Amino acid sequence: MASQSREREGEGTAPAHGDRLAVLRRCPLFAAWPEARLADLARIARTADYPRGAEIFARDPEQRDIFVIAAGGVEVSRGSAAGRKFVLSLSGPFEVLALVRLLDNPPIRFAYRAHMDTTLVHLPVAGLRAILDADPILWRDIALLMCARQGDSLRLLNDQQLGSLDQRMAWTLADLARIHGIAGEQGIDVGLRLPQEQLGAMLGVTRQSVNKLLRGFEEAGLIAIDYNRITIRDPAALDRLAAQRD
Amino acid sequence: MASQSREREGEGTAPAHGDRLAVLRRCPLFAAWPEARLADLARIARTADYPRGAEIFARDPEQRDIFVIAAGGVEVSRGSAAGRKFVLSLSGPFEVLALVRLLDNPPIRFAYRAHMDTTLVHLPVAGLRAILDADPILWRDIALLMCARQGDSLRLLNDQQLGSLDQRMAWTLADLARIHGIAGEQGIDVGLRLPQEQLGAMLGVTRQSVNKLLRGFEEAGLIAIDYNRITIRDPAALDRLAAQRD
DNA sequence: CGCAGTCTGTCATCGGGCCGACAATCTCGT
DNA sequence: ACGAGATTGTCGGCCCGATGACAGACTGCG
Repeated sequence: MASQSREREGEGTAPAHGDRLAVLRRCPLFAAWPEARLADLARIARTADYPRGAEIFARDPEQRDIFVIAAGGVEVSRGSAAGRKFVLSLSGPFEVLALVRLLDNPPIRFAYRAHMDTTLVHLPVAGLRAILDADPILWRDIALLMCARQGDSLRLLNDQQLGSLDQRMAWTLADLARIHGIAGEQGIDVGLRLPQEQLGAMLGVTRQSVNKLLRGFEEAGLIAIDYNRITIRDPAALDRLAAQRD
Repeated sequence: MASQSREREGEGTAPAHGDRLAVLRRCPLFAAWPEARLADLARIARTADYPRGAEIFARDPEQRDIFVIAAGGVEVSRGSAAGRKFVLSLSGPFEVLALVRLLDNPPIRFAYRAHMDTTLVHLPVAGLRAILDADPILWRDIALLMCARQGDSLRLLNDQQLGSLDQRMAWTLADLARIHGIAGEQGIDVGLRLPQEQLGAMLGVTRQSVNKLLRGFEEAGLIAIDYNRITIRDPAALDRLAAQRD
């Protein structure tokens, strides 16, 4: 059961118009947009803080917002009646999420949870669509981004079907490191509290299998494990393993 | 190995400008576009025929075309080095495929094969982009379509992870029937030559498993099997089984 | 009409990953 | 600093689906 953590939504510490603008500017999606449009976005945007573990749309799952991660991280997942969980991704700062909510009725609804203390910039769909329709060439950027996302999903699907477990693990770790990682002395630190259970939910296997697999990686010198934390010791070898896709 | 069937690309039987226009008009994606834009599309479009089994981009995998199925069916798949194959979908008439090729470098490249004798309308990406940029509100339709496609992929991914094999089978059959099915006296005929091997490649299991599963469905009265052909006897029950998703 | 090639039906065996269980270890709030 | 709760490490038994093999059925081409 999701702990009903108290979430403090509304104005953050000092989320002035300018702060929101700064966040939007750092999103790849909006980076090339004209200044005036960014200002429009910032005008309709609302900032909200979520403590670790909070559901993003807890108040109203129907809420038609897309959002940008200003700081923190968001877990995109879906639960099953049988109590199992599928984690689609762990997204990091400046990623734009929930874009499928541009649709009136998305085919499937994922849950968004703050994976650590997180600040989001919400963009109500209605307002966003108005801005896009007023300067419709901007729709192009949305379209191309969705193409890229679709490509990512298809690759994931392909890996699930054809890849071995080691490969998927290697790929997943490399991916997480790319998003959240911090390069350090000993290698790249996957900058997350990453319970093996959660890794399992990303790979579609149980905690126990993840444990054995991870232990194998450690013995092979690919990674170092410090309780919750994983450091990638040999990124090249990991990539080589992951790239044996196809 | 795919039989190197001789493919007759170029002008089809009588693919006049008007024919191409008629096909485009029946695509949900283009249905609402203004007449003049459809004419523009028809002008850059090229029709090509492919015999059953032919690779669509055999001559040049880099070819930057998206295409519409005018008649027939296309298998979207990806092979693995180990000789296994993952079939993403079996698409039917008036579906627009390969939209990810709008990107300069798509993250993953699937293979497209004519699953039966097929006629396609090709739209070169360069020309399409020119048309879209000239009337950029059309990009909106592309963006929303990609959102929908993304939703479909995510649902598939979710089912792969959380669904039982029966559920995925039921879902897949219902889906195929929706695209290719012909309602008949005895139920809905899934209008395809559907080797169990291919079904397996969609579900990520072997031929043998598919066989047992299908046989179980038949005993339960859900479907009837006539060698290659499957007829859905009890669509409601099948949907009920498939809907136990989540 | 007959034959080559494809597809189905079925079995025995094998193995990877699941399940349930339990002790040890780590974290965090108070 | 301490205790509750979360996370890890590990084991044995079990089951589903993979594998390999083979006979029989069907189709389509010549």
